[in-house]
Order: sequence, then structure tokens, then C-alpha cells
Amino acid sequence: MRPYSDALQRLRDAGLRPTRQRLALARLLFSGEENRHVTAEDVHAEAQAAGTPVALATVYNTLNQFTDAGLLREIVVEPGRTYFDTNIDDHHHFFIESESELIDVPAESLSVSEMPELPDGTEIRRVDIVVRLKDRDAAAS
Amino acid sequence: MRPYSDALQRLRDAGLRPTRQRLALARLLFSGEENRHVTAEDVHAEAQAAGTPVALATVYNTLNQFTDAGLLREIVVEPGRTYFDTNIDDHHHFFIESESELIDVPAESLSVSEMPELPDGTEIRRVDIVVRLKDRDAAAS
DNA sequence: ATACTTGCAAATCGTTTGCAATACC
DNA sequence: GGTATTGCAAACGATTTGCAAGTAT
Repeated sequence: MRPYSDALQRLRDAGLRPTRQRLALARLLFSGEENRHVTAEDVHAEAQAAGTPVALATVYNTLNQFTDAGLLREIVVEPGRTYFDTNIDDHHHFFIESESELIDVPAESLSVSEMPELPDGTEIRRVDIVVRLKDRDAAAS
Repeated sequence: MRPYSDALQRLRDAGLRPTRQRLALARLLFSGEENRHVTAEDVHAEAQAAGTPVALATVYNTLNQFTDAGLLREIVVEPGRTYFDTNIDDHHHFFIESESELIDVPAESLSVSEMPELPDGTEIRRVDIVVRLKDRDAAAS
């Protein structure tokens, strides 16, 4: 449970003006549970529920700002839906397709054996591994 | 260079009625270059250019049918844009973010070391590895 | 005081769908 | 002929943007 002042500090450190809305969202995202995978809709709903109404557009803008500032990480696993991960450390994901659920996998337990030669003039920014899971008993479609 | 009749056979084998449009798109996708990464827009534009006008909606529907039939594979790397890969073998990708370009990486040259325990009742459907690249000389944003 | 933020609604983008017209077997 | 497929436009869901009003420093 990180305290309120941490959210404030986090924003300051990221060079983001600590406005009412940003603080509210930062507290929602960074207090409590450690590794969360949320959509903008999720965060919007939570903010409403927490009695801190924030426009959906502002949620989108804020999540993008947090991402640019390195406080969040964007995950793309499904077409047409963006998830944000509060865990910004090096790690990977299980993705349960039937439930659209993401689960963190520590980087240590899933590493790449050997990297092929990169195209000229490029360097690695990140390696994303998504292990797509299905229910074992599911009827083959 | 696979011949025309191959496209026809491919559709038959997949249980898809070989209509004019599906044949046209199958030929575009499966003749010529081996491993292509295309968006629906790309395919639509190519069809126009090839003198085989097909409605964009039909392109979408057809690409989805091909994917369901196992002729194509869907790749999700960018929010809000779906790529289709004509290479359906086990493999992974480089993704050059500055150009939105995908490059195939053979499965052998990039394998996962050790798989953590899966959540209960699930099994692996696929492992997707995306190595995100940036230009080496690019100014840090 | 002034620049940065927010809210809201409208705009946009990629993709899907409904339905009448058309093509395949 | 009967069913699957197409085209088109309209519907859609997620995300972004423009601008007037509000707020942090």
C-alpha cells in the first residue's frame, strides 16, 4: 500500500503537474494491488465508483501521459483494445483468450535463448512475449 | 511462385467456395513473395491496383475467413491495427516501430528457455514473441 | 497572471454488420 | 434453384481532438 504522498511524488518525478484528476488516477493505479492490467474503461469506471468523476477522454489522455512518462506500460494482445500494465519492470504475459485476462510472468522464468541478428541500424527496445492460453477442455472450434 | 490453380486448391481444401473475390485475394496473398505482413487496407489497395476491385468490407471478411481457415495468421503489435501474416508456420517477429514494419524471425533462432507453470485448466495455444526495435541513432524521445 | 489541464461533444479510425442484389454449384 | 457471398452504407467500439472553461504554480 503506497501512501498518498507517493502518488504526488511519482507525478512530480515524472514531470507531470499533479492535478486533481491525475492524482486520483495515480492513486487508483499505484495503490493497492501491485500488478494491474487495466483498460481505459476499467479506470474510468473505478474513478466513478471511487467518487472521483473523470471524463473518459481525460482517462485516455492521462493513461497515455503516464505511459509516455514511463509510469505505465502499454500491452497489445487483442485487436481493438489496449491494456495498461502498472508493472513496468521487465516481464512477460500469459493471456487467457477466453477471458481476455492478462497474467504477469517474471522475466527470469521466460527468457529468450538466442537472439538473431538485428536489421541494420536498429537496436532492441523491448522484447514482448505473450503466451496465449486456451481452456484445456474447450471444444476445438 | 505458386500457380493459379494452387489458389483454387487452397480454397477448396479450406472449405471455402472459390468465388471471384476470394480467388483474387488468395492469388494476391499467396503468389509471389513468401512471407507477407499486410493490413486489410494494403490488400484492398492491391486489389484495386490489380484491376480486381473488391469492397473493403469484403476484404476484411475474407481475411478473417482465411484466418479462421488457417490460411493466414493474425498479428497484433500496434493498438488499432491488425496485420495478417501469410506465414502460418511457427515463428516470431521483429517489429520496427518507427516504420510499423514486421519482419519474420524463424522459430528456431528465438526460443523460450523455460516455461513457468500454467494457470489451472489451461494449455498453450501459441507463444508470440515480438522484438520491438528502434533506430539506433534515434534521439531518445 | 499565465500556461497547462480538463470536460464534453464531435470527429476519426479501424472494423463489423444488415440487407438487397448477385454468383456459385 | 437454393444457398453462400458480395457490395455498400450504415453501425460500431475504441480512441483522439478542438475548444471553451477551469486550475496549478
